[in-house]
Amino acid sequence: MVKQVTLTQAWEGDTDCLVCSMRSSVLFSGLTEKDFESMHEDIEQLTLQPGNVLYKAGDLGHHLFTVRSGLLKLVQYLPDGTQRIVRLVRSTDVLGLEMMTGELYDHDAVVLRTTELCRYPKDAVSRLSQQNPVLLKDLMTRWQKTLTEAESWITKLSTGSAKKRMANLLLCLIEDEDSSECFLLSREDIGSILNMTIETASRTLSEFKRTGLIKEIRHNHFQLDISTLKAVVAD
Amino acid sequence: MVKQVTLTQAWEGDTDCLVCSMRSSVLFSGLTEKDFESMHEDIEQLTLQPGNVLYKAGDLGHHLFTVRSGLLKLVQYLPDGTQRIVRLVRSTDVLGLEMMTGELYDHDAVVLRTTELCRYPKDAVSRLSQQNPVLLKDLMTRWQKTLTEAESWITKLSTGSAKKRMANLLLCLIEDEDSSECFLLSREDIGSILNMTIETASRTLSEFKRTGLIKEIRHNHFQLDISTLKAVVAD
DNA sequence: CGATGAATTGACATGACTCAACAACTGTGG
DNA sequence: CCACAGTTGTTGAGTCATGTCAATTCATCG
Repeated sequence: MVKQVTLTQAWEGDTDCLVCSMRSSVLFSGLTEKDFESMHEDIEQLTLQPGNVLYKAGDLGHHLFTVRSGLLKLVQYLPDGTQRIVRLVRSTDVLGLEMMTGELYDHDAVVLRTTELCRYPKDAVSRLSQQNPVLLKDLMTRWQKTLTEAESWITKLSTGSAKKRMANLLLCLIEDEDSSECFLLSREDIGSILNMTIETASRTLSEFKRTGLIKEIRHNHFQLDISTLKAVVAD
Repeated sequence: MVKQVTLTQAWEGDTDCLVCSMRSSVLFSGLTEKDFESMHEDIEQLTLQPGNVLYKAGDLGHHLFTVRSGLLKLVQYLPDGTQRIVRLVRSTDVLGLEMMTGELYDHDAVVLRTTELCRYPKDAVSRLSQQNPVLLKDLMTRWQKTLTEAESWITKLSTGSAKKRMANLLLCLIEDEDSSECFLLSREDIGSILNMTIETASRTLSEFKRTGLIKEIRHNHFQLDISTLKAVVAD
């Protein structure tokens, strides 16, 4: 069960967007210096801790966010009360894009690992996007990317046997392209991503450990045998 | 197995967009009459038959489409060769939106029922969207809607027992808001939507028939007991 | 330490898959 | 119109994967 912490109003203004190391990879790479001047006083940043809830499904919202570092889950609830994680949001991802076309957030956004966020008023983004075609294109690309990933979530994490889904998840969780290491989530979150019980998640991981597909370097930190995992997926 | 029919170049020009009965519900409701004049000679329409393939994943494309009537499936392939249907596209839906930000189609688009389409050159849409903020907003809304539906596909059609997923699919397939009737797809397509074998699909439907959840009016045409189906989902 | 919650493991039940037989429907040619 | 073949859908029996419930170990933190 996730603790729900009410957010203290701890957003900090005075961000220095022009020197942000993420500018090139984040949504606003197309902004001119002038654009930034007009906007950057509206931008605030914040650090959140695991368990914190950024917003809840149905909340009225006026901001979208970019993730500078960390990890969040987006959760939706089923008619029978169970929860399903429909997206993971990581460094350079955008969050709350639904604010550009609506008023209410679609998910619970819950922090899984210490997370640094930037927050943008939707009106400012909306205004700028109508002036700046590059930002506009970025927004569209962002939407399309999110959609493609949602479909990949369907094919990779919701299709096939428990073993295949788990192998796909492990491959998705690799932080660093070059490396082959990843941190795992709680068994409960894994279950809620892969549509399986925590026992099946645990058993599947144990089997992967036994057969050498993964090696536990530190607690919940694994080294993956990538090529063999890919073989499991393609089998 | 789906027959793959090469499309004859049968697109018809000379569409009459201004009087199109779908204008208000389709993507281009925000266009002025002047916009339409500049564009409507680029718009073509076509009718396709079940089994026809509109485009394939990886195809280079220059058009997006709106569906006037009918039904298509969007299919993706898994590393192990199995196929999964990730979206159904129906009347008033837009198809090939990925052309606005890329060059290649993301899916196989296969016709399930006789389908009438309109086809728009992506360059024309791109140009118009930069001049007309209403169209722009429509495009964004469309993306967001597609994304929301993809996530609903995850929660409703990829989560829970075979029975629940099937009940959700039936509720999704109702054509007409007021009515409680729906046409079913082939067992193979159902399996490829719900991640189950055709045998399980068939058995689940048989059980629904036996217990009165659905009644077969005509071949593959069913009357649904909506409230009981919803109870199955929420159980 | 001891207390708490998370993860693992075992035994068992059950849901879903596999393989196989058969039935229903479709289209073709005689 | 019928006979036939090919396809699609249904049903049954047995197996395997996953869920359920319970007991135990492990990790974390006061």
